[in-house]
Amino acid sequence: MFALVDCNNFYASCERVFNPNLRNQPIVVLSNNDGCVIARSNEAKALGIPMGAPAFKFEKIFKQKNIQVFSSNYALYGDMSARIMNILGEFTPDIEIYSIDESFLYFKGFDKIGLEQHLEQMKKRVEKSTGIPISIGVAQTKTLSKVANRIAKKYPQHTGGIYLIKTEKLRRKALHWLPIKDIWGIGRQHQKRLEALGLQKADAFTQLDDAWVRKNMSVVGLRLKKELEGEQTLDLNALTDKKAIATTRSFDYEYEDLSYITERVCSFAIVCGEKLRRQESCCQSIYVFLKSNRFKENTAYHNKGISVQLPYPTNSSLDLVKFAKIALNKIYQSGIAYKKAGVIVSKMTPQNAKQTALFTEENPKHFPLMQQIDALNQSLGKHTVMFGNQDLKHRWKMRQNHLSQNYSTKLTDIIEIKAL
DNA sequence: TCTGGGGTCCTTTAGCAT
DNA sequence: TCTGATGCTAAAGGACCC
Repeated sequence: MFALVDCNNFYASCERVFNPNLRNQPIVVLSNNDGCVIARSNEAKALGIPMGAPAFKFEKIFKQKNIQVFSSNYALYGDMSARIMNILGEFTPDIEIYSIDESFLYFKGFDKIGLEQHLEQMKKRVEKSTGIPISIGVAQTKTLSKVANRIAKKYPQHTGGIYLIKTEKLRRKALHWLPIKDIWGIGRQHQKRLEALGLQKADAFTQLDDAWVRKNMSVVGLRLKKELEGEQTLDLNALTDKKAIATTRSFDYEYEDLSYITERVCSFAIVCGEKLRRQESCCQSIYVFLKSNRFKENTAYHNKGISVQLPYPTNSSLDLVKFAKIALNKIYQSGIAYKKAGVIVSKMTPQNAKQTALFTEENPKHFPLMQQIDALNQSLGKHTVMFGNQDLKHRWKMRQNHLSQNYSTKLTDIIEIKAL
């Protein structure tokens, strides 16, 4: 049986763990740059704050309804996530960490009663050790476990946060209940298509003709259908290295200035290098893009990107900067107000199995240099060693007006408990 | 003023070689 | 040498996820 474990309102719950005053309070957490709402507590959902709401349009409502607002604090969320995943790993060796707040687990050899008790213990353990509430859905396939999880979360009083689709009858009941748009793998485009055919619930989707689904929704759609029917087509995915690594950001304002944009793009390339070295990969392709503000009416939307093939696989930040600059200069146009830029590296090879081309210009000194820089930055703090292309004064800024402390990863931010 | 960031997989298409 | 059929690969774009 597959179990899907999902943390409830994860980011909002993390903020709450270290700040008990927030219990039962409406909370929202904002994206980078304090752009839009990416997490909401149940109370905030009840007040009608939609997912993805642009923060600037909701500021009044936040104040009026006394909603607590937080900038995203990824150091905190990442650390809490690691703790939770570690605990889950104690309950089964077969675990796929699917996202920062979700894991698929596989349980074999349990009878159904035994499994339910096991899961109850697991839920208690996580909640006691971390303070983060979770929901668990269990079924024959990953897709059905997603459905079960939804039921667990939607009816907590009834399910206690754990729901098993353990019989054929329950499977049918669940699919009859689940709206098409809430099926895992059905996004906006497919939703439109299916609803245009008059379908409303998941069971109607499973009654479609296989050939139609294959033709209109590709093999992905067909696999989905099988999974909902109880036939397993998806496996637990082993932990793998990333096949692409991206570092992209929106700017606080719009910029035309090439020197500013160059600095940002170089910094993104450097961060891509750090991420590559962390997973011990080299890349052989780098893609740089620039975008203008896509929400601005009356102005043409610019969105240009170009990929550059590297002459040899590398994870040296110096190399990446060099090629990122070449790419940037090919796409940059003066007179355009840019709002966002990014660097994406791909075509990975393992660092240790690197095949050196005959006529490379690769500098053998880069590797030990990068190792030293990474070590210094790790032990002494992120910005200890920076590169000449970077803005050493850190003049660029991200809006983060509501940042909480790094309660669990920074000694100076640890919470104090005061006697009254 | 102010609308995120980081991924995966699949299909289509263009270019190239046979 | 030209042409069409076939097959491969890479890039681009579209769908999805959190």
